Amino acid sequence: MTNIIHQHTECTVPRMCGNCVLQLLCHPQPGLDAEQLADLDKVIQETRPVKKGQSLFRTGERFQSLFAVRTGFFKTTLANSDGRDQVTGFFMSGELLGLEGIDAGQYRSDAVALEDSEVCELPFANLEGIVAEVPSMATYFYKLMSREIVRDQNLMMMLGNMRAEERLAVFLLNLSQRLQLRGFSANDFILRMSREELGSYLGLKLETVSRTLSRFQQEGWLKVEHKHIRLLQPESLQALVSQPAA
Amino acid sequence: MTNIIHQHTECTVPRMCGNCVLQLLCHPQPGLDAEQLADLDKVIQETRPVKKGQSLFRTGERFQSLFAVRTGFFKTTLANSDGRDQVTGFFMSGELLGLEGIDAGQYRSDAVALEDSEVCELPFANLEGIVAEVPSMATYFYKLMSREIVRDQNLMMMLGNMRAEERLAVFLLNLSQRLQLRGFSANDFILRMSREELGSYLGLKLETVSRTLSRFQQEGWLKVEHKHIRLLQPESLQALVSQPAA
DNA sequence: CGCAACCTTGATTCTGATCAATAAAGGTGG
DNA sequence: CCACCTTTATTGATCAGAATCAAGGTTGCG
Repeated sequence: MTNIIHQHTECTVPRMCGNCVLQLLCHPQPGLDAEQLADLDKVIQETRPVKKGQSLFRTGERFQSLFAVRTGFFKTTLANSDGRDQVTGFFMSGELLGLEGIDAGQYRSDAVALEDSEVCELPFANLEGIVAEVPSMATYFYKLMSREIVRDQNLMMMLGNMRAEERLAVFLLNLSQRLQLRGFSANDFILRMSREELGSYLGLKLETVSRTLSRFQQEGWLKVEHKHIRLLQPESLQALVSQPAA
Repeated sequence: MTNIIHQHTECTVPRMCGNCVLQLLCHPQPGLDAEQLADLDKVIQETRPVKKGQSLFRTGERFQSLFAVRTGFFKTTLANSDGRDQVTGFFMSGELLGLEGIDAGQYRSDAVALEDSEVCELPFANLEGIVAEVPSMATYFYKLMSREIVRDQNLMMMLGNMRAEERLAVFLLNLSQRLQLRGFSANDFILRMSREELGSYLGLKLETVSRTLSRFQQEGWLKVEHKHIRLLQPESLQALVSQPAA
């Protein structure tokens, strides 16, 4: 990956940045004066590669930066006192990692790459500088954080109220939509996580995930070939979700 | 409640503000100059009473303000597409409501008072003004929002991994601690919510909540008299939580 | 090629949900 | 203040969904 692609002075926005939540920082909109632009230019550091299986940060490490996924796929996991841990999210291109670290000044979860990936690093200290120069940026970040809160609360709803089939359907449809937004096929994709990781995220055991996928396949709603999923009747999955406890 | 109590120029901080997350706004610390103080003074609007059962905001209403609970007790509930809804949080004095509304400009949950309450209103537009004057305030708010993310993720862990007994134990210990921080008894308190609301929050049915409380009582760990709870052996509850799936 | 990790499927168990009945509490209006 | 009614809580019996235990198969990596 050459530097050219990430130079902020380029007029065009690189393709993988099209969905990035930090786009406004990396590729500022017209309307800012030269001085402000110069400040923005300093916000994002060099991009950084993360190999599959490596962690971007770990619980307890000092919080210094937020990270936007540039390419690849990550999971975050939260460990509790007795050693159990849970996947709290899957993150793909353009999504932001590390927000939980701001409060305590330490990351509160582990972020692990599920395939070879690249991230853009946003040192948090730079953000404070930017906000002093361009106060509207503060609101931009409040919105990003608010969106993460909404995401988490929807997940709580899923974990608290839904049955295994519904959880999996919600997950597949959500993943499908996010892939589509990034220009990938909505109905034909590769799961980047294991059944166990997926189960952990959904509050299910891996056997239940496997069985439920098989059941969906039997219904003819999708085709499972290991990690390769093809949605044949996404509307049937949608119906499952919308129905009041079928 | 007279205005005197809330005047920002008072040297002493009112008692119920002692734990408030907005304390820094209402009762600024030394080190700010006169102009900055004047700005802060405009941030918090008049306090506002909310009667038991009334809602502070509802899903879909235009987001304009954050609210800090001044006195009383609130729940927030999230409704999903098929009509089921879930309690996403309980909020007591000093805690902040409405953060999920920032992103979309609409509240995404309902906030309902579970007893006669008072809130301090923080119009979000004022916050943007403050940040322009005192940039360090932006970080202060990032931390508040980050704390909410951490809270939600811990809840996800509970909903995804814990058994009914553990969930209830975690809840009781957490409530106990928050009450103690506010100067109330840690081991003798009144539940403000019904068994159903508590169950919804914990991802359980009301019968399960009732049964589990009865079981705790049989063990001698606590005493239940309707909504009046006395913790007799909080350490036993703690042990239940810390143990790897007893 | 061989081993380890991952996935599928079956049998059984267990936790919590559901259905049901009763009791107790709290609010309302006379 | 009391009687009534509605809401809320407790407890029991049964059921269902997912966990657990177990075995066998597949993949892919070293």
